[in-house]
Amino acid sequence: MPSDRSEKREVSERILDAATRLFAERGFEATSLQSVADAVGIRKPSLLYHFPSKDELRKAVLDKLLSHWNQVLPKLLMAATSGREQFDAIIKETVAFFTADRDRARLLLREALDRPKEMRALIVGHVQPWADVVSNYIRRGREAGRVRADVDPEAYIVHAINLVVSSIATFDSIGALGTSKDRSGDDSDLRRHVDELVRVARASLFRQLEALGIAPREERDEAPSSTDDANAPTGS
Amino acid sequence: MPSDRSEKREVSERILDAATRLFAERGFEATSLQSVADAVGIRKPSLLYHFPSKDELRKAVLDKLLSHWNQVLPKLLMAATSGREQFDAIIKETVAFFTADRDRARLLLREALDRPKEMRALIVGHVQPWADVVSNYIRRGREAGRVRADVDPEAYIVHAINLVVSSIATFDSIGALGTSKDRSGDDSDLRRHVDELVRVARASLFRQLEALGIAPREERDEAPSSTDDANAPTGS
DNA sequence: GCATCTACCTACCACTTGGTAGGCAGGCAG
DNA sequence: CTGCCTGCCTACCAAGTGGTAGGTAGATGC
Repeated sequence: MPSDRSEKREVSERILDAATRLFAERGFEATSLQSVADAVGIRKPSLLYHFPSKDELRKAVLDKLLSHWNQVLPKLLMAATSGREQFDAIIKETVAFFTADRDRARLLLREALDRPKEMRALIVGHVQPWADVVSNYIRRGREAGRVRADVDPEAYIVHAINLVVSSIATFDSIGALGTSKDRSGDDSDLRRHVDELVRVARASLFRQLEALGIAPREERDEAPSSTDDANAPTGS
Repeated sequence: MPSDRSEKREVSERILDAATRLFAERGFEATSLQSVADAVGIRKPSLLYHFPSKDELRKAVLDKLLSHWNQVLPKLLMAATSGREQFDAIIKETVAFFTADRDRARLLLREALDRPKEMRALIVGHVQPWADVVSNYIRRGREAGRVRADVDPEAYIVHAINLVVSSIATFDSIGALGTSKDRSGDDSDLRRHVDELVRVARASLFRQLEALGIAPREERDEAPSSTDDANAPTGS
């Protein structure tokens, strides 16, 4: 067995990692402190020495995940260029964050189901400010004709987040539909899954102008907002 | 729906209802047989008389949900007209099914997280045949120019299902972003949420042709040929 | 009358749960 | 050396878990 689990690392860290994995896999209620202690290789009271209660352990796990996320997020928003590239950067980094460790997605989704009120508060605190930035960006894009006129910015963001988190979290189960049977590549299935996910998020936000080679003028969706030909989409 | 809490209704039915609600709300592991029995108003052994074990109760709850769904689904696919209307009918009915009782969405999502293998098997059995029909429809639409060229039909369906189920299941938590603070209307928030959800599903599938005043290559598309209908999903 | 079946009950079981009490080895400061 | 703190341990606890044993009131069938 993996006894060289790097005992150098602080025990608390190893507890957090094991708890994260088990909570994500089986859920909080279905995970006993005993099983976490076993995974770490210590006795249960030793675990409770580091985290005074099971609920404190849960909060610590969640905290670590959110702080990790909050560490990577601001960079994205600041490094944003403009137009679609900003969007691509954000969504691709988000997808990368959750695909790198799908337990993150599972954990968040479970929390959202188990403790909606608490999660709501956490989201309002952690994600709302960032979401406001993005929704302003969407509104500007809409005025400029880059973004579809019928997009509801706030609601769109909710669905985009949900799309990423949930589809990654449930890939093992719901993703069964999209997989090819013969193909051994679990990885290629996931890539295909994620590619389509990004496509859906993009396509439902932006207009299809380049694809049709049509400039954003006479449009039924929105009154031709004066002279906004300036910001032409980047040819690609 | 008659909220017949009286003793007239079969006890088994009342157990199933209570269990559905509690499993969806707190999760399977976090729900004790005692709490289900309390909700129904009977003793625990009486509950175990109707369902021989907790796991059998879970299966019965899941079965009832899926059979209900399988009862409404074939009608949709058969009553399909053509083009976008078929899509609209399917997605709107699906959304209606899950918004009518959000516990349905929560329950399915929880099962997907808790028992991915089992859920995968259930999906392959119950949803795969139907999904094949839809993906053929998407392929035809793509050839006809109605559907965007870059859609991955199988993967799209997965995301569409996921989008509906997950966003409805997590509305109370993740949906916090999209809600207006002053507005008391939980209902109008949900409607706005759902409207955008349908929009995302549509917009990421179809091309924007009408909006631009361009007619798609007129091509006759029809419901699945009657010979292929044999593989339609059947009840459990 | 009498046996049987259904639907429910009380009383109990073995086991697991989160959590506590208290002890013990070792590092380290005075 | 003593005294104290950290980190981990064994031993234990009350409460709750899923589940069983066995009994009983009432309806049904012969």
